[in-house]
Amino acid sequence: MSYGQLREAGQAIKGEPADRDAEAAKASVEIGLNAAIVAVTDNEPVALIIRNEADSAGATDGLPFGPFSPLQHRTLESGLRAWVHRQTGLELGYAEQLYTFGDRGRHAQPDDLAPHVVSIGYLALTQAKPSLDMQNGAWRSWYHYFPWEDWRRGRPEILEDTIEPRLREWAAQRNAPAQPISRQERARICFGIEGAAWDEEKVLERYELLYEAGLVEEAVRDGREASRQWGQRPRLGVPMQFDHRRILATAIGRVRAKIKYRPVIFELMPDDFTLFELQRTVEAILGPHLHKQNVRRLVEGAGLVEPTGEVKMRTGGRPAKLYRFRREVLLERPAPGVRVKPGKV
Amino acid sequence: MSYGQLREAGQAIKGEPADRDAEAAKASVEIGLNAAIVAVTDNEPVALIIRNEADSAGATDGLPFGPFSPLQHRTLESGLRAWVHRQTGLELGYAEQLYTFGDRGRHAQPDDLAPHVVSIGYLALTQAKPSLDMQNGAWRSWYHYFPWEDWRRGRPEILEDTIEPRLREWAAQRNAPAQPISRQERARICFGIEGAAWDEEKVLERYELLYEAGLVEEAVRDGREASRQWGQRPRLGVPMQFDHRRILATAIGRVRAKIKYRPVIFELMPDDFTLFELQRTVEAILGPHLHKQNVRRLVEGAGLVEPTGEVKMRTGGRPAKLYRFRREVLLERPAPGVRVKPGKV
DNA sequence: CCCGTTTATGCTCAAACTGAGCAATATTGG
DNA sequence: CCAATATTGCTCAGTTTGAGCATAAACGGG
Repeated sequence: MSYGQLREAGQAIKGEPADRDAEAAKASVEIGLNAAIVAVTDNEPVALIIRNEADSAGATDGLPFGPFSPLQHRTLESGLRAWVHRQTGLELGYAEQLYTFGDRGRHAQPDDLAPHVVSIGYLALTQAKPSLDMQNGAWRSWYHYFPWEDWRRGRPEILEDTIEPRLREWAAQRNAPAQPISRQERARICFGIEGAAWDEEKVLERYELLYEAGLVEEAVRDGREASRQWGQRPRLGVPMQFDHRRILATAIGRVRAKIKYRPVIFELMPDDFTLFELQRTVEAILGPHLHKQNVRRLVEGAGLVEPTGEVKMRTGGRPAKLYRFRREVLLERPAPGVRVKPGKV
Repeated sequence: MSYGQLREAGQAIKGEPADRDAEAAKASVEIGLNAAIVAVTDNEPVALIIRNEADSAGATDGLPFGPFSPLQHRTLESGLRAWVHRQTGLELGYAEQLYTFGDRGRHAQPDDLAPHVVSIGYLALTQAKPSLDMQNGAWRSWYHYFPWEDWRRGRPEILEDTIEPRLREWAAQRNAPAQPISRQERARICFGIEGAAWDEEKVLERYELLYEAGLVEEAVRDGREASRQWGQRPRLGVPMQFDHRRILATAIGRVRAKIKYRPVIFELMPDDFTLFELQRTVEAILGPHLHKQNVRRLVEGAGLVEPTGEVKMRTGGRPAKLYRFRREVLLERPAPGVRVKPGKV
């Protein structure tokens, strides 16, 4: 029994003619594969960005992407790897699927006859090889696109200066009482206002709230109603083409969550590293500073690393032992990760 | 700038003709929306199953599903809800996206000209309303499809009796040394053989290993090479149509992981419940028995529930206080969940 | 060559959390 | 009224966590 037959069978249940839906199902759907490729260079978390100069409104940043062609690519992931390689010259290592976005009107389309695009977002982790020939690709700090996510030097000022007052206005506007949870409450939870805790993993929730409030350029571009009510054009963070900033937000949230329970942080590290370098990498991703001695205890205690026997001189102080990732942990523990929590310097 | 234009621009980078790929991209792709709808009745975790009698090889079980029609459905999720409602009469409450499966050859297709189907799997949680008019849908225990996942009465015998010996044979076969990790090691980690810990969340990994080893019927049906080497046709668990068992496996793994850090367990509970009923529901999902007094301490201590003031009589012993879910926790804590760990009875 | 500075590394300790068991309480069914 | 059965409250040792103090090993300037 084929898929098509079964589809019609499913419709026949309700006794409706199968034709209408069969027709609708044939409406053209394209699948876009998008890669958020993340690395850390000089304690800066970066993503691989494609600059599209040809845009009429000036250059637009975007992620490497391309359509999925089932005839060419055996799997979604192999299709993604092919596109990334073609556009950036990069051979991906670790990659995982993030989310599939399919909302209509999410990114502007000239007309409804254009093929509807469903975007499958992927997260890839790699070491930033700065010497790489990347055509029009470049590594760019992800805090460029999400300045409010950068807590490495304490609470970012943009929150108090811009985001909080704007969100207060938005919450005060027409607070639809039908909503299960008020605009104000949502803003409080997402952005840690009024004593609520800042959850570094809620990157997507924060971006989507700003989108909904019309405070990011993509909302204006997509013609959201909310955004028309603002006199001044908002520009929180650098915008990206299509729904790429949304995908990048998903990627950041996922990395931040995942390093806590899977040893993916080592995908971002060179083979040999000092424990402090490891800590700085984690801090670059998560934001807050960690307690150095406890990081050491946790990482060593969990058997995640082993000393290489070498030391790194010229650290500015006592030489630091070099370590390498113990791949065997994957065979020993069900969910090893860098279970670190923020603490005093 | 439209998607199509940009696609061609991307290809132009390498100076290749855009036509070939543009053609390939037009190869028909259909998006299937699949719902793993989970509930717990009488301490049995169940999924909503559609029986397809019309199949030539006898009845086949499947999940509710249908194609995504962008012209009819504003979002993927609304499309899913529409299909589920049509096929089962059920109005979904909580739903979240699981994963998008797109492998070619994953489910049998008559020929390569048939549209390639990309399946987007969703997880939905609900209370099982047994009185529901569900046409040809029915609630069925998920352990029916995954007997090796049922640890409620200790380690299931099927592991020792069938799975372990079969996997040993498979591992011994031709152990491609090129693999980054040996078949034996993979089997050990996935199935907790030789003292390795059983990780209840690795449901998908286990199913995929059995598929790869040709030990589930879907592997035979899809014409996997590995499975042809077995004289006897394996039948571990009840098979499902297409890649639905894979989606259900993903769903089970996700629920098991998620109840530990998000209060989704309450989607499965009635409004009022006793703490022991809550515990039994968690146990039904996770498998192992929990320490009753500690569950109480954790759940109450985390502020997840509040007493209604009522009690439930006829428990077989002392009456039990009734509780309700405190929705406010969502506003208070970043990641509340039932952080329970297995323990002695 | 010595000494202050800087970073790495080792160790301690109180507070909080966990796993597990004991005990008392409140119904139900004889 | 008693035995059986659950619920509920409490204790306690072992472990984990957050945080600080102390020592070790390099570097650079005088």
